[in-house]
Amino acid sequence: MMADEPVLYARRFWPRTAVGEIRAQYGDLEAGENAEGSECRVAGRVMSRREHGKATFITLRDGWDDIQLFANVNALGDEVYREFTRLDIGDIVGVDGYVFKTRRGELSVFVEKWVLLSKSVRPLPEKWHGLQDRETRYRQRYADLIANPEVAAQLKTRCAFVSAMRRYLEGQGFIEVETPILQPLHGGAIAKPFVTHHKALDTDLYLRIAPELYLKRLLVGGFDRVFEIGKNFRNEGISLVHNPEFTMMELYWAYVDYNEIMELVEQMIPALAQEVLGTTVITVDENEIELAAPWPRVTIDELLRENLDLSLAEMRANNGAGRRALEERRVQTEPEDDFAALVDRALKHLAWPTLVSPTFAIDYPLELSPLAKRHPDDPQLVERFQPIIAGREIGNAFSELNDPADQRGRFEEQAEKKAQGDEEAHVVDEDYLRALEYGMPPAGGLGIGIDRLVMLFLGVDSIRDVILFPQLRPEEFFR
RNA sequence: GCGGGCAUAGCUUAGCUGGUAGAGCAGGGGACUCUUAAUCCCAAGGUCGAAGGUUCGAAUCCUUCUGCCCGCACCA
Repeated sequence: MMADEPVLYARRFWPRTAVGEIRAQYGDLEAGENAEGSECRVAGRVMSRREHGKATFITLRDGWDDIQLFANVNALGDEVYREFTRLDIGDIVGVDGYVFKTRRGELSVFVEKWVLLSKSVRPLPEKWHGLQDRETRYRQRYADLIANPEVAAQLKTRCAFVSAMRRYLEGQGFIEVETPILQPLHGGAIAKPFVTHHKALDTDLYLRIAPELYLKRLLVGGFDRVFEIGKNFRNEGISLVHNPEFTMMELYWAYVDYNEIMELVEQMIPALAQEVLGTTVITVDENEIELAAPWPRVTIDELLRENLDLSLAEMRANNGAGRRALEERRVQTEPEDDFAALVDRALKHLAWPTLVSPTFAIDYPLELSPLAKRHPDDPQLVERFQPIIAGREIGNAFSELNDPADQRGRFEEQAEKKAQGDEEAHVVDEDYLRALEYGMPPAGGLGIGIDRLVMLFLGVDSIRDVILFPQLRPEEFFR
């Protein structure tokens, strides 16, 4: 390299002072005042530049904190000052200087020395309107994060939320584990899986649709409070509320049933809101919603009676009556809908919209829940609940089925459905049954869709706004 | 998967019933030593998403394709 060739990409600039610290330390400086002993080095991205001949202002962004740089020809000399004015918006620079406040009261760093740390050779989106184009925002999230600080703030809140949940659960004695994402059978949920192939084993593997069956194997193995926060993968449509990979928290707690899980949920959710948002009141669709416990419990049977004028037993006994009741309320049904599908439609389209404040919908029909324990009062029901907030399901939980014979029967019913062409039905997992045969302690389990809960907390409509890199069709140059 | 909408410069956009594209910011040159959407002057930047078609003439009308957005279906 030639000796006088400018360095466009430097190696290090350390130690440095975070702009946040400078703001905290010198925020209350008087306008026009220089801070004594405030020699510092700051670094960040040039966001804007205001040049006034022999003096220049630059807005520097260090992470998510902005600070103004002031440079003039007196301090730097003609040559160095001239180079400084040639900085482009987007460049990353390091500065040595001291802190002062301008006559207009803007906290600033007076530039005594500066160095280019990284050259930006591609123009940044416009400063005033930011980056608006949705496609560019999602495809080039890096540019979105620079141009739209409020987007960065939202995504950061998501990170804070996950972190808070992890700490909360650890505080309750739960151990975080990691279970296979590549699974030889896809279980724990009803969904279409992604399939891949392992060359050395010469076998197809599925990306997990849920970690459930592995976590319950851990219950058998003696982990009596476990959780996992991780990605699930479902090969289904993409929408405002669906991304092919999404983040779930699942936990399993031995020696309790769904009652204790409900208590955990109604305590944890407001606690997380308090920590991350600073309040237990969220605003969704212009409704103010108080998250604090207690949350009312209402049975599926009651919900159907209220919204469909049919009991669960009546719907089970008479498919046609359920179908008619739905159609009368302008809920579309499909000819192949069985009892389970009709109940599901009634809940989604009629019952949930009435549940704005947090509510536990409890006691589901057996047919919807092949992994849940039967209800002691009614063998046609299972001890299952879903927490509903603002009409949205934010999780799913039940007393875990630990009777291997019952579980085998339920798997076989699912296998029957599969044989009849239902490609999403559950498969028989012989290893899981073997684990249950060793004896699984009674336990409650819970799954919470992190993305959707964060959407609720932030009051955003699109799942893409809470996922750093949402799935899109690949760009030309990838295909 | 089906239906509707959108696609103009790096970014944000104007362009009406068809007459051959205009601006702001960014970038280039110049002036200016406390500005903060700095200001002022100058110059440059567009195969109007792609391919066909209609027309003397298409950013504009039609067809197909691609991508995104929004509904619906499936699902969390």
